[in-house]
Amino acid sequence: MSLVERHSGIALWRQIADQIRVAISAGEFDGLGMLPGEVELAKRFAVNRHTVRSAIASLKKEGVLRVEQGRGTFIDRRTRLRFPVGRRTRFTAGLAGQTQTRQGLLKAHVTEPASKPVAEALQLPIGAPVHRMDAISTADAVPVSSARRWLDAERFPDFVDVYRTLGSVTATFNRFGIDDYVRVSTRISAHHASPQMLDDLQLSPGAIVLQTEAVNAELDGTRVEYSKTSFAADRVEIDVDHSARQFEGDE
Amino acid sequence: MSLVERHSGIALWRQIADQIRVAISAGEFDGLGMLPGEVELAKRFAVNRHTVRSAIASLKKEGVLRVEQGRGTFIDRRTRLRFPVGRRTRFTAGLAGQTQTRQGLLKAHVTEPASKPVAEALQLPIGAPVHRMDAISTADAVPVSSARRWLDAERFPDFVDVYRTLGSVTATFNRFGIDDYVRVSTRISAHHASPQMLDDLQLSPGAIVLQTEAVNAELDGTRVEYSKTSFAADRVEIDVDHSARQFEGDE
DNA sequence: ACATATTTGTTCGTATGTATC
DNA sequence: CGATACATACGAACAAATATG
Repeated sequence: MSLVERHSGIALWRQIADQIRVAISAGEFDGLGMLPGEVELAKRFAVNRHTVRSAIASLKKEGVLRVEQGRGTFIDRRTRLRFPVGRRTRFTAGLAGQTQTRQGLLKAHVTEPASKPVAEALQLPIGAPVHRMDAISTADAVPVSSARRWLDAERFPDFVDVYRTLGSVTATFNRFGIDDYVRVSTRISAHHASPQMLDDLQLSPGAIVLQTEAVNAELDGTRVEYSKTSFAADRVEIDVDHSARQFEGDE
Repeated sequence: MSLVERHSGIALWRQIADQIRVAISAGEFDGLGMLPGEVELAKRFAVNRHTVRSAIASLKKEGVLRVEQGRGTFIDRRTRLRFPVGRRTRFTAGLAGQTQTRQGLLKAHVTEPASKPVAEALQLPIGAPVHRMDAISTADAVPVSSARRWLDAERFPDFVDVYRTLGSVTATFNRFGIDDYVRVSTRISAHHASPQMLDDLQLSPGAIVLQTEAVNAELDGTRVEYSKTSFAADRVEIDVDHSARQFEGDE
């Protein structure tokens, strides 16, 4: 096992950048707050010093590192946002206290016939009209997630309009007579970001997205929402709450 | 937003391979069971046909695609293993029925003083002796996860020996008088694989790992195990169970 | 059996990017 | 900052296998 692999389709400088990023998030350089010198890094990865410099340059551009001439390379530690997932998860409430500013931007919405997976998740017949809403969520001016959610269009005819005035999914559900709903299932996977995601979340190629696929339902089991959310993996982690009783507050 | 980005440190053929992999797992080619022709793909990604062929070659090597001269490129659909996470998650039981053969390999084990994060998770003083066990789990001859777990060495003095004869964590806990334990917390994140992980899980550079950090405790809240598991993201997805009562069986 | 279109497989040459020394 | 080696990407042409009528 060597530290870097050639002919893998990934330039050495990028492999090294990825590894430095992992090492930082693993807390490897916590004691010093800075990286070892370029020559030492070059020795450690068994590459030329120029290659290390390319890696550092890209991390600098990403905002992970800050280089000071003659002093060294410092870590601009960016802790990950912690996004809780549980039976009573509410998006906004979950991020409360972790960020200064938070913003949701409704990018697009259409009413369309339900595809097979959407119909199954919402327990509707295939082809039934559903609202699809695409939204990007931003914390402290950095995009953190891109969500696509579907709802029964017949049951929630003007959901989008109400949502636009209230700015909250939970509040909008309340308007439609749903005072409580719970998470039925959450499926989590990780992928390389698609070009669309790279654009939406302002990532660079090779970046990772954490994807959650979730179904929310009323207490009697009636499905109300199906959503697919992609998080920028280097900005977010997911915290699963297993406690039997969960009251995390509300949005 | 273009489909592929040049000069990003990631070879075009690899970006395209990543995108084809995502498209397959999104079910984009489900109807036909095969990919469009090389020329069409080349047009779609705005690259030379050779570049598409390189991407296909790497996916072929991964076992994702199967190519037949004169006929086309077919999908060897490999659905992801679904790994359930819940209050009563047991590793082996969760994968039951999804694979033909399953194997756990204890790679290494040491007794060491607890580091700060380990001590906090197990609610022990920093520096207290803990067992650390590294194991790799394989399904149908393909490695799916690499786990590192820590336990209180004073409470479970010869845990490793017992584990080796029983081959099951749950059964070993039973021997130590613990007939039931529950998942207290699970933290999920995604990263580029470290060189160690690339080696353990037989991945190629740029690959993604889904990492879970979990704490198990007895019913009275006493911590018994802290684990950090890395899953090969392209082989596994995580399914969060939110139901209030969970009895998923036992290992 | 045959001709044709389609699809993958191979071989040139050339230009540019990456990495080392 | 060169000089060198090799990987990456493109373009064009041709070969081999398959499908169709």
